[in-house]
Amino acid sequence: MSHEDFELAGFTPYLLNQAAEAQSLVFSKIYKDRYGMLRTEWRVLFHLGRYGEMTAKEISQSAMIHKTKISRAVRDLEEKRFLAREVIEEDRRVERLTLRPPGKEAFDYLVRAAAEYEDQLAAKLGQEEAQLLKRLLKRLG
Amino acid sequence: MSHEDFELAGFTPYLLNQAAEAQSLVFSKIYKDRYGMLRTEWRVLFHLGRYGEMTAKEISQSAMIHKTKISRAVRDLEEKRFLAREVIEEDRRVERLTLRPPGKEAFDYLVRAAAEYEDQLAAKLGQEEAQLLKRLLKRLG
DNA sequence: TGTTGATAGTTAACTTTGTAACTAACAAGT
DNA sequence: ACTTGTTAGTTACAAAGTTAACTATCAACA
Repeated sequence: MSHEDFELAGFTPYLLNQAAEAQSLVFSKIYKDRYGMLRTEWRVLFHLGRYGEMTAKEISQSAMIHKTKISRAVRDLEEKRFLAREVIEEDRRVERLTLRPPGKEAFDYLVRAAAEYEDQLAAKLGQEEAQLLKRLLKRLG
Repeated sequence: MSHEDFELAGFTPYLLNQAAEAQSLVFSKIYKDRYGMLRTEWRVLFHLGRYGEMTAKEISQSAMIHKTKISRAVRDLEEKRFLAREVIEEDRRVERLTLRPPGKEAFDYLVRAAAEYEDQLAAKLGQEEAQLLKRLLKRLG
């Protein structure tokens, strides 16, 4: 391929970034406007809502997010009264994190919004293509 | 869809982000390690290499990048001696940006690397699927 | 018990990004 | 010439993200 033919619009990493940014904007607006949350906070909230009590490290491993980001997200979610921390007796370095009622409510709302979002996307792309896209993306992650 | 069924791994914005991050890492490593460039710098360099001389505003519009990011990328590329700025006489607010030889070399190298990268991706996903992925991503950007 | 090494989580220093205000130059109408 | 409004690009400050170093706790073993 010669230089004259190479287009950013045909370069997959570029397209991935553009698509990810555009789509992320749509959904992040929801948790940002409604709860003042950042992306890492949403992911931590999601893990606790979906899987029940977890430690910071477990979330960190499951979500592949660095522990410092988790640490700050947990701090911010605690300030919002969305979660409670409790030191584990067996190992006092570790904290058991659980959602409090306001956190559960936010989780419920956001999961509903996420499902709606996903439905709209499937409607826009078509059921088949939406599934195919996800399969392809999983192979790249 | 009930809350118990909702998985991050099936949520398109999440998959897009993971894929974009993973792929971006592969290619950004190249221009970062070799030239100490950031993503915006690469995109500015690309535009100048691909389309010849442009103003900051033209790049900003074409790449959909905010003018402050462009401004900083241009400054950093100039420090690397990759580009030259020249005030336009007809309108002295505007600068004509052009690549200097080291910038051209970097562009050549990076376009080659990008094309290689794209080839490897196509080989990995299969020609058909790689094309399909790009078409789908364009509909989301 | 005491030392050594590992681990969970936090804090601190630095880099990058985002937003808003600013400067300099132009354009149009008075 | 003289305001008023607009535009190209920069600068300044705040918000986020990254990396490294730190604290407290635990485990293992001499």
